Amino acid sequence: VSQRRVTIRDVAEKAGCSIATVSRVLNQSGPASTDAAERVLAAADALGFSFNELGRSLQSQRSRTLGVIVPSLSNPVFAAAIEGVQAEATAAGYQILLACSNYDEPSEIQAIRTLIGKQIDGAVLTVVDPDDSPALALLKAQGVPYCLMFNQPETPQPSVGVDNVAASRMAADMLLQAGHRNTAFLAIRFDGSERARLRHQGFSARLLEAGCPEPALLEVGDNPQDLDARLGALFAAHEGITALYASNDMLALAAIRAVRALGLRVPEDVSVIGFDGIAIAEMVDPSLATIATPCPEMGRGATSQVITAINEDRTPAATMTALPFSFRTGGSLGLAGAEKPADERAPVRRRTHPTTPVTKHGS
Amino acid sequence: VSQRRVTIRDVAEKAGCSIATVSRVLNQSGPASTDAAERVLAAADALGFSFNELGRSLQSQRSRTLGVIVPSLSNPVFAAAIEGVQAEATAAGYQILLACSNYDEPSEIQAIRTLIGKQIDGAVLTVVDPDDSPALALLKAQGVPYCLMFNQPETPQPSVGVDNVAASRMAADMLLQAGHRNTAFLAIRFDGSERARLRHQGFSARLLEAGCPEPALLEVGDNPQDLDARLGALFAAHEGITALYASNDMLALAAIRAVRALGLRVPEDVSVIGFDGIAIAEMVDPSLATIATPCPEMGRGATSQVITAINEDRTPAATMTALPFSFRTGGSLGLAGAEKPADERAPVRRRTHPTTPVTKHGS
DNA sequence: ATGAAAGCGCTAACAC
DNA sequence: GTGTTAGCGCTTTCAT
Repeated sequence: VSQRRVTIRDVAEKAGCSIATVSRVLNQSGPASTDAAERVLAAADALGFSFNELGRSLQSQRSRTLGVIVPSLSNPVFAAAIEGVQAEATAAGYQILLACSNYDEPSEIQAIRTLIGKQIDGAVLTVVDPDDSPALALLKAQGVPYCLMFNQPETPQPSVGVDNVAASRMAADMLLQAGHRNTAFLAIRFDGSERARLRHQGFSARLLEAGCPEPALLEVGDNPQDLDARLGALFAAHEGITALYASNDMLALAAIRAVRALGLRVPEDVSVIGFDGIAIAEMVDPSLATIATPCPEMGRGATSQVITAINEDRTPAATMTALPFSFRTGGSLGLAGAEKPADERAPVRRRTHPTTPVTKHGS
Repeated sequence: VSQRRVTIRDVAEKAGCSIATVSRVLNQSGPASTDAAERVLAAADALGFSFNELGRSLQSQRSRTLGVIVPSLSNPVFAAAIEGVQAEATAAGYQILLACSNYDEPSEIQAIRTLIGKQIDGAVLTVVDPDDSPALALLKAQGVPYCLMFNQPETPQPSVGVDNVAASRMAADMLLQAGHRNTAFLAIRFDGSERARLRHQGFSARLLEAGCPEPALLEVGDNPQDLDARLGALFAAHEGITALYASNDMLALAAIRAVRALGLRVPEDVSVIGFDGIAIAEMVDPSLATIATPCPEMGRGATSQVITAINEDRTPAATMTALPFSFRTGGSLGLAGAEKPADERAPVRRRTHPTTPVTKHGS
C-alpha cells in the first residue's frame, strides 16, 4: 500500500543536480541559475514533491508547531478560543497539536510531555492550577515559550484572560440593581478552576459590601447529572433566594433547566446570570444574561504572544493581559419579586468595560 | 533563554555507555546488563531526559500523529466528534494535529498539504465534497490511511456516519404523525455539505410519498445574520407552513429564535425539528426535537479504523459504517394546528433505529 | 552485552 | 552557481 514518499533526493536526480541546489531553489535560500531553477521546479512538480517537515524541523530545530491544551471541548468557550488560536497560528504558518486535559492534572502533565517530545515551538493552554502547575514547570524547564488562556494566575505568568473578580462584581451589581439580595453561586469544582473561585470571590465581595447575605454556594462536577436535586436542596436550605449566578454559561443553562424542573419560573421566581457569553446563550429562551467575554480573542492574543516570543527568541512577558468584558442582559434576569423580566419594565442598561486592555497581575 | 535540550548522547555520556545501549534500555528493545540498565535509567532520570520524537519519527518513518480536519469548531457536533477522536487516539498513543477548513475547499487542501508534510500516519476528517475531493486525492496519492466522519459519500470511501436519508425520512414521519403536511426545510449551503443535501432528499421523498407538498426550501450560510427576514419571506411565500426541519441543531435553534421574532410561537404555530442531537438541544426551552446521532462515536470509530489500518499497514475498507440514530422528541414538536405541544397530549413515541451498525455505500 | 556506524530527509557551511 | 559534507536525534544492523 504505502509507496515510498518522494524526497529531495529524487527531485535532485530527476533535475540532474545536487540536493543542495534543490533545497536552495525550493526554499529560495541561495543562488541558482535560471536554468537549474527551472529544472528543479519542473522535477518537483512532476514528482509531486513536498518537503518532509520532520527532517526539516530536526535540522532547523523548529517544528512550526504549537501545542494547545484545553480542559474540554464540550464547553463552547474552549472551542471558540481554539478557533482564535487556529486563525492566528495558521496565519503565521504554524500548525497546532491539540490535547484535552479533562480538568485532570495527570492528563495535563502527560499531554505536555508528549507535546514537548514532539518539539513544539510554543504552547497555548488553559491549566488546572496556574499557580502550581507541573505542566508549566516542564515548559519552563525546557525553555518552551507559552501563554495561558482564561487562566488568571496570582503569580506573574504570561496569560490572556479577563479580570474575573471585576467581572463578577459587575454581575453582582446588575443583580443588586434589579433588587436581588438573596443569591446563590453555582460553580464547577473550585479545585479544577481558579476562574470559578475568583468569580465567586468577586461576586461575594460585592454582595457583602452591599450588606447582602453571603451567596449560597453550590459546587458541582463538570457535567452534573443530579443538578435538579442539589439545587432543590440548596433552595430548601436557603429561603428566599431570588437569583443565581453561575460560573459559566453551560452551567447557567443547566441551572435554568433545573430551576424549571423544580417548578420555579425564570426569571419571575429566580433570575439567572451566566459567564462567558457563548453564542448559544443568545439563542435560547429566555436569552441568558451573562458576562460576555471575547473568547476567540483570548486564543488569538495568547497565540500571538507566543509566536512573537518565538520569533524574538525569548519568553513572553510574565504578565496577565486582561481583555475587556461586558454585561449582556437577557430574559433570564428579572427584577426581584416581580412577575415580569426586568428588561420588559425598566431595561437594565448594558454596561461595557473600558475597551483598553489593562495589564495587571493576579487578582 | 533556550537551553539546549538533553539528548540521548548526554544520557549515554553520563551513564558511561554508548547511545545504542541507552536506546535499547529506554525502549526495552534489546539486551542490556542489569548494571548498564540501572545506570542509564539513573542518568536519564537525573537529566530529565525525554526522547525527541522528531528524530525518532524520522528514523522510524512513523510519527504517531493523526491529522484531523473539521469544517468548523463553532458547531458543537464537530467538537464532540473531536473528543471522540482524542480519546481513541490518546489511548492508542497518537497525538492529533488539528485544522479547520471553514467549509472551504482551498483551505482544506492547504491544511492537508501541511499535515502530509508533517508526516501524519493517518487522517480523520470531514470534507466539503467527499465524492470529488482534492484533499482525499492527495491522501490517496501519498498512501496515507484516512477515514471520513459525518460524510456520506456516494462513491465507496472509508467513512463513519449516519444514514442521513433514512434519518430524515424518520423526521418526516414524526412530523406526519403529528399531522403536519406543509413544511419547510432549512439548510446550510448544499454545496458545502452533502449531508444537508441528503437530509433534504430523504425528508422530501417521504413527504411526497405521503402526498404532501414538497417542503419549502431555504438555503443559508454557515452563520446566517438575516435569518429572521429570510424565514419571514419564506413563510410569506408559502402559506400554511406548520413545521420546519433544519439540517442541523444550531440552525434549528436559530430558526426557533427567528420564528419567534416573526411573532409566531413554537410549537403552537410552527414545530421545529433539528439534526445532530447536541447537548444544548436538551437544555433549552422548549427542548429541541431532533435526530440524535452519536458524534463522539463517529470520531472514535473513524479513528479506530485508521489506527487499525496503520497497524496492519493497509488502507481502511472503502465502506461507509452507518451508526445508529434515534429520534429524540422535544417541546419544539407539536401537533399541527394544536395549541399544545404534541408530547403534552399524546406523546410522540421515541423510536430508535436498529442498533446494529449497517454497512452500506452511498445514499 | 555492547559499541561503531549507517542513514531517516533535510539545511547550511564550505569548497570549488 | 553548484556540489560535497557534516550533522540535527534517533534506531538498528552488524561486529565484537
